[in-house]
Amino acid sequence: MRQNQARRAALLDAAIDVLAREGARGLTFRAVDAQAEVPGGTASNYFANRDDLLTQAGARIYERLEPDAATLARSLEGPRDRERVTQLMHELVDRISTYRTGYLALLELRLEATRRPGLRAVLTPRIRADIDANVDYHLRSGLPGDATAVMLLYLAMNWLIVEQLTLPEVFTQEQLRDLVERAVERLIPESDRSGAG
Amino acid sequence: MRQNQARRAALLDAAIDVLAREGARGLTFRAVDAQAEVPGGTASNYFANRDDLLTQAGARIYERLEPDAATLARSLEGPRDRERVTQLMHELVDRISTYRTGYLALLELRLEATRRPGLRAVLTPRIRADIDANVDYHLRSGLPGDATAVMLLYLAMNWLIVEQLTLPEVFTQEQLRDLVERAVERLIPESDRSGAG
DNA sequence: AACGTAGTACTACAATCGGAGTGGTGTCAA
DNA sequence: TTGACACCACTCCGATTGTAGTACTACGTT
Repeated sequence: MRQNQARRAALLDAAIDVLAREGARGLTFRAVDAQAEVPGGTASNYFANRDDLLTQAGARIYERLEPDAATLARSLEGPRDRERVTQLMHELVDRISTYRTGYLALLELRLEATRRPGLRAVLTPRIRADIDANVDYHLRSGLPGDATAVMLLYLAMNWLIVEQLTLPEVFTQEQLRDLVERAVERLIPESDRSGAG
Repeated sequence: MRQNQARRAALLDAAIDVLAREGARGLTFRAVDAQAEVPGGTASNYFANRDDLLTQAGARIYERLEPDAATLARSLEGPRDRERVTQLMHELVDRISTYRTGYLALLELRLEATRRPGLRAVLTPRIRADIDANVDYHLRSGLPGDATAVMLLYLAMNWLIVEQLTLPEVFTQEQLRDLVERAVERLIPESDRSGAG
């Protein structure tokens, strides 16, 4: 078992790309080798088996999605009104095209988690922490909308993303933007005069 | 190419089960044969190739999900108030456990559609028609809530279902019910005194 | 400066496995 | 008798895995 951490990370990044492109079942050692452009057999030397690879990839995805938290920090800079929420939601949805492989890989992993308890055990706390962080962040930032509103926005935006990722022709770009705006319109109060600090 | 339609349908049903259990990539002729409990090689005789099988399975899923439309017809029987909407949403979410394989197979197909234009072409109009039917149905039934509200409910409920199907431990049953109720609470007006008729 | 060692990159190989497709035979019904 | 189909068995093929063996690099020692 090789110990080169940089190479291991590169292999995991390659694995995430493979996941998005080929699906969970297409994630083979060889495919990872090819994607990472390393000699065949390398992935075999770094991961004990497929389960090991899947699980580590599941953990790795979040390491790469967390930098969005830095972007999220920027969200504090603007005003704290409903329009700002709309803008943030637009940015979230737009981010799909940038991180497309990440989102798709995560979906693949979710489905694979159906069959792999070990993977499920890794993903469940991560997702829950992500949700909690989102809600906490929103509330503490002073943006309008309570925890319930944030949760419902989270649900709606997530499916919107799935729809866009998997069957982009179901909604036009206009419908997409419209749905985002109406979601905020309906779920977030016009301004937060009561709880703002 | 065999013509026995009953057997073909049985093979497609088996294919849907395989999809849910093994994922899109695990859908092989042999696996379908095994699931359908027919001799090996049978599926080969009924479908030209994997693409053919996938596409037909994608179409077949909707044949089996449509009977829900019959169930949906029953939804007209109750009162036309917000509480009724809540009840219908609960029923929708509860239906997951009954049709689990169907929902999972559909998710797998969505991801596979990412890679197969032919499958995408089959799924896109189906999904769109399904959404439109839902909205139309809701509006014509006289239940409270406009098209936007129905759409947003649709988005939120769909992701709730994904969450429950793939990582059931993220939300407890109570949280799940709570989210359904709050979604209706926030998105559907308390009663529809204006547009009913 | 020469040497030894450890860890790793790389190559190549051998074995395995799963799956696809097809030809042949028996059966049933028209 | 003929045609379609169920069933069975067999062969060919490609992909994948795991590993053995070799070369390289860095580092520490003398």
